Amino acid sequence: MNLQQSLSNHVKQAVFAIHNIQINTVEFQATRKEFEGDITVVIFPMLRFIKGNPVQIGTGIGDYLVEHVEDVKAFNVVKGFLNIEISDSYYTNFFNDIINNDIYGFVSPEANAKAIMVEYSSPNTNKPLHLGHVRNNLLGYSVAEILKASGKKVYKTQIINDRGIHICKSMLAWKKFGHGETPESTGLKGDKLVGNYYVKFDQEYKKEIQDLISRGKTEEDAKKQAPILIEAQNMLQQWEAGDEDVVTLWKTMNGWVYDGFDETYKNLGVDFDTLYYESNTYLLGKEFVTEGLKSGVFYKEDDGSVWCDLTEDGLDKKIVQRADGTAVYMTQDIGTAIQRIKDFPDVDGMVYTVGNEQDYHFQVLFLILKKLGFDWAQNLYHLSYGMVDLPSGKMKSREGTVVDADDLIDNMTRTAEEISEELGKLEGYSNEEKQTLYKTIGLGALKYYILKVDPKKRILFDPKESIDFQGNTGPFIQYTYARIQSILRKADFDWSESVEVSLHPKEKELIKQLLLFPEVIQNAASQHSPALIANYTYDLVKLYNSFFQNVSILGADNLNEKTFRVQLSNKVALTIKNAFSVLGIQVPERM
RNA sequence: GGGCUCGUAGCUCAGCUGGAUAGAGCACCUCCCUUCUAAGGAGGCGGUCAUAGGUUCGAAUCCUAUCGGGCUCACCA
Repeated sequence: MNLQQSLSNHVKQAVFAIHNIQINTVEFQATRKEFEGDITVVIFPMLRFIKGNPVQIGTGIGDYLVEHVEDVKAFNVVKGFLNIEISDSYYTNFFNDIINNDIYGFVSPEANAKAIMVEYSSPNTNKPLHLGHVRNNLLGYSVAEILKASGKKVYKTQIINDRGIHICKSMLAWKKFGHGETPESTGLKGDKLVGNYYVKFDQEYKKEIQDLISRGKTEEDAKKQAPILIEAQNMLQQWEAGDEDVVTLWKTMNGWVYDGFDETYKNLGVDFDTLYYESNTYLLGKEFVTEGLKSGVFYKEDDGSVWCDLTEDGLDKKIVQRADGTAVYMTQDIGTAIQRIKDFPDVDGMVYTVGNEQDYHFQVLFLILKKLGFDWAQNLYHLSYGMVDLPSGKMKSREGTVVDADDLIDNMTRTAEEISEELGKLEGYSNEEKQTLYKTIGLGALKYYILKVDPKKRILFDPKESIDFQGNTGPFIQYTYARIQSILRKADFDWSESVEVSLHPKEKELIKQLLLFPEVIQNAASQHSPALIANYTYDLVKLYNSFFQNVSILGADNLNEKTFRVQLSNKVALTIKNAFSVLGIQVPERM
């Protein structure tokens, strides 16, 4: 039982003993630092049950607590706030309890626990990953790791949009203009090569439109009649009909793209347990459309298209299958969801990491799945995130204002190198060690910058500011970790034994912060928010730095103090490491 | 127009289920490196929490309206 629960019971007992009244909840908060004390009981809510002056009530409860609870050392009452002072021994005992628990704050999953599937990334196979995908990947990966740390079993997955007209466009352009180029022959990453042909298609398409317009067509007609577009549409039909040549080319070019993506994922440090392809799941979706028609969840229009009427739920009508019988986006997502549960029977919930422009889509999808009667449909969560803006404005792929993921990673690494070189702290390092470190720092900066912001908010990504190594940044936290490692290397005495000390105020603050870690993990998991962990870690680091600067660690007055301070430093470092591991950020031993 | 969402310091962001005098970092100004990594620390400046009402002992937080930004209302994915 933690301190707050125990105090809560005692406060209830106190109220009962003094006023003969039962209360069921007690409100606590951390005492603000301008007041004496550690934990504050708010008296105001009790006034509904107890008539009287809040100060008197608070004083009564305080007296009772001091007398009956060992850990309560003293108290004071300010207005309606009862500030309780907790004895040092409570904190030192707590600290000694967790000192050998390297994963303090993490919960291991139970053997037969239900699993959650976390979907993220989900790219199209016609162009390389960009900054928007980076936010998606970092969020999805981190939320998956946070859920694991909170005691859930997790499967990471993505849905690959390998089907449709977009990939045919790249294929066609490659066929017409590619002269048989391959990633090997050009030295380009596969996704980049294919992406180039997607751009090439668009250029040719625009040319043809202009051409048609100059020959007297309206713009609307020209867009529909451009020969290259018609050719692409034919190709899509051939693909759906299983034409051997088209399917072979499709497989080859998708293969290039997957190789390219894998490289980016590896650099970004994200991974997947299982993959899904739209080309495999849309048929299952169609089966369930038929199913839903039978059960009356869907209905058929005169033209043969199938719809779901959600007007009673305050939404619109939504199409789930075209008049010609082909699948739409919604059909595929229905199929994919059902397929996943078939493949992984222990899954009873899913998290979809997809941008907020699809909020409505997921609202509808979840509702339809509920209507189809799946019980796991109660546990679906759309991890919706805001767009990534640049100082120059919105990212637009057609205008070339996107930030490419690989370029971004390279840039961050190089900037980390420049700054480190300038500071010149890395003497005696091999080149290889330096390169690894630059990447750790550069990626740490990028990841932290993106993850510290509440997912649902838009981010203004300023490349200059993101690589700032001061203040609330990844490198600042990494630096603190590295500095602690340096202390541990120099502490060449036995600091594994627990010791008795009286706490320095800075030490007490640090222990209080450490005490919060398990709660932060749980909150982050239930709110699907890495930002909570990022900001917690920053607070911890700030407290430590203040401690570091104001309290001598290795030069402490006696061995007990020295030992305790080294232990505390070690625990702070471990907590930083654990917190960063769920954010997917690495931590350097030296920097 | 309907729906959803965001609006907190000059800038980038915290502020958990309503609680005490709204917090950090950047930028600007003062100090602190013969002492464990100065990528640091101590302090100062900076706010009508978009606006107006309401709910209550108490509101940045909840409700309503208004203003402003974004997204969405496709037989695209």
